[in-house]
Amino acid sequence: MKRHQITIMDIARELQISKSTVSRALTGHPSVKSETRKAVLELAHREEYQKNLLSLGLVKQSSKTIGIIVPEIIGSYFPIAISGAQEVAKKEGYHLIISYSDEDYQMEVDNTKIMMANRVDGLIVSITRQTKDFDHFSAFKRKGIPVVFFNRVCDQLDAPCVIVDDYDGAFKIVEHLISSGRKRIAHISGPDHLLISNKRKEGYKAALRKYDIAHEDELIRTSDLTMHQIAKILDELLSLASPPDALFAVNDPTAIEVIQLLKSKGIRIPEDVAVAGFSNNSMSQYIDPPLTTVNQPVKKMGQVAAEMLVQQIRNESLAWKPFVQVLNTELIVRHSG
Amino acid sequence: MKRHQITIMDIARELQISKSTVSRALTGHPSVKSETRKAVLELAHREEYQKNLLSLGLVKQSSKTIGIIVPEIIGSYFPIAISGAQEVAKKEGYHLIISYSDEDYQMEVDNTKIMMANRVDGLIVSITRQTKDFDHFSAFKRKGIPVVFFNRVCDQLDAPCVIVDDYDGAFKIVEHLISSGRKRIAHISGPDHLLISNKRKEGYKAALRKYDIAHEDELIRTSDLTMHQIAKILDELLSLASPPDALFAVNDPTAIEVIQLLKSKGIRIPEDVAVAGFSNNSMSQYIDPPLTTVNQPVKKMGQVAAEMLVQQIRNESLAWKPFVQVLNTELIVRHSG
DNA sequence: CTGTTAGCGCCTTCAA
DNA sequence: TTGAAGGCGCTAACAG
Repeated sequence: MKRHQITIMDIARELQISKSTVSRALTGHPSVKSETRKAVLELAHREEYQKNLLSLGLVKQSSKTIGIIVPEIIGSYFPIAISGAQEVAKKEGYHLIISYSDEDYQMEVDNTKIMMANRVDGLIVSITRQTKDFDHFSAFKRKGIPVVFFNRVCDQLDAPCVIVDDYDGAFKIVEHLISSGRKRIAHISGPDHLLISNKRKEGYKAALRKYDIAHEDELIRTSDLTMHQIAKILDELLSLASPPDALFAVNDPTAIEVIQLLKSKGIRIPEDVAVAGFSNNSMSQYIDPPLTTVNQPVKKMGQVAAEMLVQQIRNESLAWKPFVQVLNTELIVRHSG
Repeated sequence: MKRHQITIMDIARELQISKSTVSRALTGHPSVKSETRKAVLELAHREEYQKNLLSLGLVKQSSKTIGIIVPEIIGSYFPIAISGAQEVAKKEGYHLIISYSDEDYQMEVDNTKIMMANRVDGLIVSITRQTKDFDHFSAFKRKGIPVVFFNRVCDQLDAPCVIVDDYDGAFKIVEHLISSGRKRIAHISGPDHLLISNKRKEGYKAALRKYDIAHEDELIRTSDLTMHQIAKILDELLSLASPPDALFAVNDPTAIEVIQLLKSKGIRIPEDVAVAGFSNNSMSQYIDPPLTTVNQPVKKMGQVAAEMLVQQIRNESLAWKPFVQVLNTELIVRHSG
């Protein structure tokens, strides 16, 4: 059974011509007698010849592959971003190696190594929540391999990246809550070392400031976003002397978790407490009540990241030149707040 | 800036020893003087040496890579299956190249070609809804490259595959509807050429039969599962002389769509019409009312598929031997039915 | 314990 | 229009 894959050599032998001629015919080089070319192409097709991309990569010193590393592959965010990246990668003649780190720092490091070992021409990355050390990425810089970060980016490396305006998105949603009459707006924030958590928190504070509402520390809670912690934080918030009348969570899954918990306690949304999230997950429109949130142009982010990367691959003087692409968010008002 | 990646040759030159010795030290071969080995390892580490997997694959005739092709990457099903496959692939020393066909036949064909060109050691596949011709897969068979299908499998190829017991799952959920007093249970089925649609439809019919309920053709509707068609079918069903009091949809997204439509018409669920789905998507528990459905061991499917594939890669006599792994489903009763 | 040689499949000079 | 030779980075076989 076990048969080998056909090679150029095989075709050459079969047709009694030199390997170079076969190669030329296959790569569409003009200087090949047309009948020779026809014979080669015909045989290649019949035998289902497939160029060996491994050896091609070896000799061309370019695998025509771009790697993408995401912290998670479940949920509605990253798959969509990936599909955006996939789209442009394909159009530009690259294919994607997708890998995910499962929010685990060590796995992220391993993944970068694998990508490097596979000689990807470039890398698109969204880091894990754990990642605080970026040496595995600077290794790419040292070797001149371009990397583009998106969504979760690292500030210490000033690499090219594409992000949404988290500050502005948070500002808009808090402003909305205020304008619908909320006075005590609590905020559940993400880990402090994540840029996007901070940006959103800043946007939140800025909105309060604009409307002369003093921000109170007891209403701002930092969380690792585990269900357990969210429940704990929510309980603390509710048992405050003067509990919040609105709650802005750093992302939709957290907001959804909050809604479930609130409902189970018999607290009405949005009458008693308004709830808002961030990122417009696919679930958000189906939950009851539908979640007010901020929409991100997720697919676009993937596309832009891939476009930037391809540019850098083609023109190495662009690689690792700090360049931040900021995309806009859009407020989506539903019934939860 | 642009610096080359370090090679074995480089460190051989640097250390004034032969390439083979370096190679041996790097691959942990015993017969290397320990101080030589130390020197090599130390230098390799310092210079961030990464074996070139392209050339390794070339010489070993195995890329240590397994490809996975799924019809879509958005939604909760495939990402979870992928994570399962990823897990065991990694454990077994393989890495995954993930690609998705976006439910497009031609893209699936292209993807298989790319996989083959990249010399994957094996392939895990779930086909698109469009796929009716399987020659791009038999090409793998001809070349002796193992393929394992999962979820959406092809019956014409009798290849190894892992599926859930769709028949039994549908049977269980319809039986549940009957035992809760429903008499006229409609079914929205998927495309007829998809095995899983048929299996579920058969399970549905069998359950009716068991309880001596005649199945009526007007209650069974085949659909391409576009939102538009679902709405149309639902309208027809509702305007029947004697409309259904329960509706079993071939999958959760369809059931969720139905719930939204029903609610918008002011029809109460489950009082007026019970709704049930299949596959327990992540949204299903959040929708109002929470969806009664059948849970599939999705992650397990990914794991099992990968395990079967690795086995076949290791022992080529197993490759393409028809072997069907059937996993069990679990009834999940929520409020919708 | 170490070095030499050959070759994986392909492309790219250079020469005919 | 074609062929021969060399090399991409690595391992394997065969000597020392």
